[in-house]
Amino acid sequence: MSQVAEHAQVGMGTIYNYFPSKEDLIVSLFNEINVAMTQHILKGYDETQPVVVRVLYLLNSMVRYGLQHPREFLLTNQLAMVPFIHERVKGNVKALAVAFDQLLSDAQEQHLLKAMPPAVMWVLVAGAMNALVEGHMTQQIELDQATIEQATSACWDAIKR
Amino acid sequence: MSQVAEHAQVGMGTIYNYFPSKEDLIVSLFNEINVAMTQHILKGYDETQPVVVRVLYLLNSMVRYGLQHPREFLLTNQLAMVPFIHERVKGNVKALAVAFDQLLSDAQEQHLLKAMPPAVMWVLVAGAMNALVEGHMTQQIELDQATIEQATSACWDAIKR
Amino acid sequence: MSQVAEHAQVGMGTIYNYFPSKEDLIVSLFNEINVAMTQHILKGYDETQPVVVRVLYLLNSMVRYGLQHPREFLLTNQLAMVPFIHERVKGNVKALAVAFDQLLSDAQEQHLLKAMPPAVMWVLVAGAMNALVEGHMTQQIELDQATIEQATSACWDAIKR
Amino acid sequence: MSQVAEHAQVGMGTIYNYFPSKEDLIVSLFNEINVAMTQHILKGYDETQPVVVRVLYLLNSMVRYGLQHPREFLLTNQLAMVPFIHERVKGNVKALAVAFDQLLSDAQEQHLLKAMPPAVMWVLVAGAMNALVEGHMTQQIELDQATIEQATSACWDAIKR
DNA sequence: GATGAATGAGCCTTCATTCAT
DNA sequence: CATGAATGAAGGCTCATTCAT
Repeated sequence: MSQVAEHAQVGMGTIYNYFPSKEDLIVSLFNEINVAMTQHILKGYDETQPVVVRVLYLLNSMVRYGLQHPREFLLTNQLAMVPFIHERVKGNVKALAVAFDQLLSDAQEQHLLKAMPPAVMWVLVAGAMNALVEGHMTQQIELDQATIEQATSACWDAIKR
Repeated sequence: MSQVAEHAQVGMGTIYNYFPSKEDLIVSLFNEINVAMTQHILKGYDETQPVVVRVLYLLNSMVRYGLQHPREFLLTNQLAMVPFIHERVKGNVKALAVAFDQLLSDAQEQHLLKAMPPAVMWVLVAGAMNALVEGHMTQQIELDQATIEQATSACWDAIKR
Repeated sequence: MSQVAEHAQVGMGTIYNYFPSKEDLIVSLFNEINVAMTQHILKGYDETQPVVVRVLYLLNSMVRYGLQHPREFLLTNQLAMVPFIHERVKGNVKALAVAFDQLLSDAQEQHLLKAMPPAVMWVLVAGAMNALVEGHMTQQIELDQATIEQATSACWDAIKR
Repeated sequence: MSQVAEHAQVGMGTIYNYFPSKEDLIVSLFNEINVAMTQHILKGYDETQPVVVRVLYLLNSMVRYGLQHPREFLLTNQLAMVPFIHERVKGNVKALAVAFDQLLSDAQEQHLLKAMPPAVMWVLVAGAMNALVEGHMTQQIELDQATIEQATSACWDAIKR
């Protein structure tokens, strides 16, 4: 906390005027990052486009966000696995998941997708995209634009009928 | 460490007769779990089977391991993102990744897969499977046998030509 | 450290706001005592007096300091033999030794002293004076004013031509 | 204690068959070294020689012991200042001091020495000799044979009438 | 509302001592 | 008698939190 205060050019006690505890600070940070990430990913998203285009666009956006904001990306991914985050975040960060669910549900009604719960499809492709970025960060794989497009395309193949 | 000692019904100092430090204890635990996990997943794996069967078998095994050993699954996933683990584990836990890479390379030579680096394909499907189990644990999705098979099958669709 | 904090009527952590580590605390204490001791011993020292008077004055002062500040005396003597003190104190505590060396060098030029390195003479008389105080503290000898004067006079006989 | 056992090629518990505690071990070691040191110093000591010769002989022996057995020398000097040693050593290590006291008392009866308590004289010269060796060990002074003889001679001047 | 020195529970680690074999 | 794995009190140090200014 002292390092946070120092970085913020603020007295230690001031933090506690805005956040009751370190945990609350972290939860707020987590939410803030998720909101920003969602906005970033949905920017330029055109609902009038065909389903394929929209899915590929979102997946691409997710990867690009991870590459452009590595700190935020790693932080949210790590925090997402910490128990007290689950208990306190409720449903306000799932905006992206909800948007995707909606998109997938629509697509499914048009018989473009497999007969799988949309939530499962979202989990699969989101997990694949996250792993892609992590693999790049830990130097396990090279991630150029061509590879990204191959990967997102593969994800589409995974869920398309 | 005191909680570990208490849980092990052992004096605090006894731990230090077997592990030089807390970090060494954790690295050892991490390696032990990974060895056991790899053995569990490769059990019953038949290299004489067709590629599709083998891929689906491994993916299924991965998911089942996660479901049957939630604590180990969560622990390794969390530890895998901690810096000092990366620095000290080197390459001994990648047995599974290597096996998969080999399988995918073979399959690729038979023109069964997309023209994508095997490492990327591994990252994608492993990430998807991990996310599947995590989604189940965080109650985001229901994960019955049918869903698992749909998911693994979708992964195959993602990488197959 | 907890005992130090308790004695200082202060929380444990407070100490670490002023000293980075236990070792730093001890080095600081050592230096502080040495500065105070040097001031105490040099108080009233008159450089215009004849050499004999000055030498006897300093030796007397050293003994009196030891008798009046037994804790500080014992502590510095013990600490002076601890390795990490040597490595970190450098030359700032040798003010007294330097002053004495200067005095002895001057006296030597006047052919009042033996042809011995001043450093050796300083070591001899300082060692004798320290042993005198220690002998008193460990009850090996009685140390009244008469004995002190006999002892300092004997030291002068040791080094005078 | 484990290092002591290892160095002695003995099991840890074995030590406790011979010494009830670490403190007892140290006290025994202290006594043993002092006995050996006394023997070493008194070796070749000829009571039939004149007082001057005997005194100079003993002082020289003390210095040579320190130079030849630096570890033992430093250990006893350090231990001599630790409280629990004082309380437990009683009078058995003062053999050397007693011998010297006797010599000095004899000499005093012959009016060769100053009218000072023999114990005080012993403390002075022993302290000076110890400091001489310590000064050599801490590199404060150079200690060749000539310097040693100058120093012992100076000590004699300090106590002789 | 801002500050940051003070706080002390809790952490990892050591090591003299014990005791079952 | 010898052994050495087991023990746990004690040590130095950290850091989230408080509160007097």
